[in-house]
Amino acid sequence: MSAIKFKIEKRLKGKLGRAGVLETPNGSIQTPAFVVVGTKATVKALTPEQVKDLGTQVVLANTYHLYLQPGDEIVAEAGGLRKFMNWQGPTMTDSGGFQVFSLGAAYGKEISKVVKITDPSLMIPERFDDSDAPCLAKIGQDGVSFKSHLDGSVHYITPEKSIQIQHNLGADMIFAFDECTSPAEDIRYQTEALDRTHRWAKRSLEEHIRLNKENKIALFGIVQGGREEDLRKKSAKSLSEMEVNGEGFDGFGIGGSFAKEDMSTAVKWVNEILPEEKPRHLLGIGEPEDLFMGIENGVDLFDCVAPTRIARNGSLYTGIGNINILNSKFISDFSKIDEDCHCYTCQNYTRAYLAHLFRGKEILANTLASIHNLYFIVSLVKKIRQSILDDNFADFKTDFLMRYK
RNA sequence: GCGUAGGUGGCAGAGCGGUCAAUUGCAUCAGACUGUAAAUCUGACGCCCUAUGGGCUACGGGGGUUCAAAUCCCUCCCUACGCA
Repeated sequence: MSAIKFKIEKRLKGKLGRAGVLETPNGSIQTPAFVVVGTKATVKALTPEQVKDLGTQVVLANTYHLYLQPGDEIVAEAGGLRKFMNWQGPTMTDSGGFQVFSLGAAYGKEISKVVKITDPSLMIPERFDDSDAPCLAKIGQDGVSFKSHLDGSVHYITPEKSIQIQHNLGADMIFAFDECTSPAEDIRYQTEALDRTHRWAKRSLEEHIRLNKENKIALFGIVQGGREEDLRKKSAKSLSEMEVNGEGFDGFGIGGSFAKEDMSTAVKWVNEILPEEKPRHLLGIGEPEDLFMGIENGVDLFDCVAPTRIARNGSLYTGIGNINILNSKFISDFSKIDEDCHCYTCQNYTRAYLAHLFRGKEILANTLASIHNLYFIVSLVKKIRQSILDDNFADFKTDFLMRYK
């Protein structure tokens, strides 16, 4: 018996895509949906009311960050993540698995969630010994030791610990503790890491079942396997079949660092295997073209820091491509950011005003830009969903991408 | 008028004989950002060119010393403070 219920309403003909509804203990989510990232129990620069008003259905916070600050016990004492941050709708938490990567293998390097395949530093044929390379996360026998980026203190996070923290945070949907690998790793390491992630998934599931007496929380397992077809498929299969006391995962995350070119095939490999009746979350992906790609290939949920992060840096989505509002040409441009946008920012402010706020380093710049970018992405996913329901996904995709590119 | 301290690239402010077209910060101009170490990071920033090199003009104006001056000397102009 799962804490969530997922119902598919319509499928995309000849593809893996689908539109559905995901019911959680704290509200339902129309899928596909974009999950807004609020790592430290706040969507940066926005109040929960603003987050809600721009159309957000669900928010994702982070285990590692909240464990370090203010501490998961504080959040539990506050009554859980929802109460603590005053978010009325459904919530998710990531397990800290991404920090194994971002603070470990990717620390101080030009490697990120999506990498450019042309980067020669990533074309390392075999794993070289960089165990002395400075980083804040080291993988140990049965967990990961993190050196806090806040105060240098060392914390050992095991799958059990991650699940315990997540239960304290109390989101509706949580993730198994995994290892997001660097695409620079060779197949030997990817295989080893995948085995580890699977062992950790099992332990996450065991701990989750032990703690989930009230059945209020759903656990998602995370598929890894780098860019290797065999590993991806193996991962999807073993997570699908993984059970503890007759209970399996309530949904699945698709993790990893991708080259743009590899992403769609990897997602497809995985989603052809994962059980249809359970939701799939493509972790950390969310540029417009990726959303079409993911949805078409059977993804139900996305989360991504891009809309808010690039917003804070002055990049704004428009139907005909992104603009950098700091460019001098916008200083006296009194048009809307995007003529076709119905967000609060576009209804009330001009490019010139945003340009002024950014140049003046005014706090409101971040707020208005974040509202716009999130609205743009959240609405885009909603429109894609509608296009599935209306049987015109392909046309909508072509039209959108032609203008956007 | 006298005394003192100063006048350096858009601004602030280093440099005080060669390695200086000039540290650094800001501003400016671009770029990057995909489970947030991120209101962050990177690059450019006198002019010109056959451009990982070369040429020209530059540290208030003018003159000088020196192989060599933003740096030393003289003089003029200007600014701030103090005293008349």
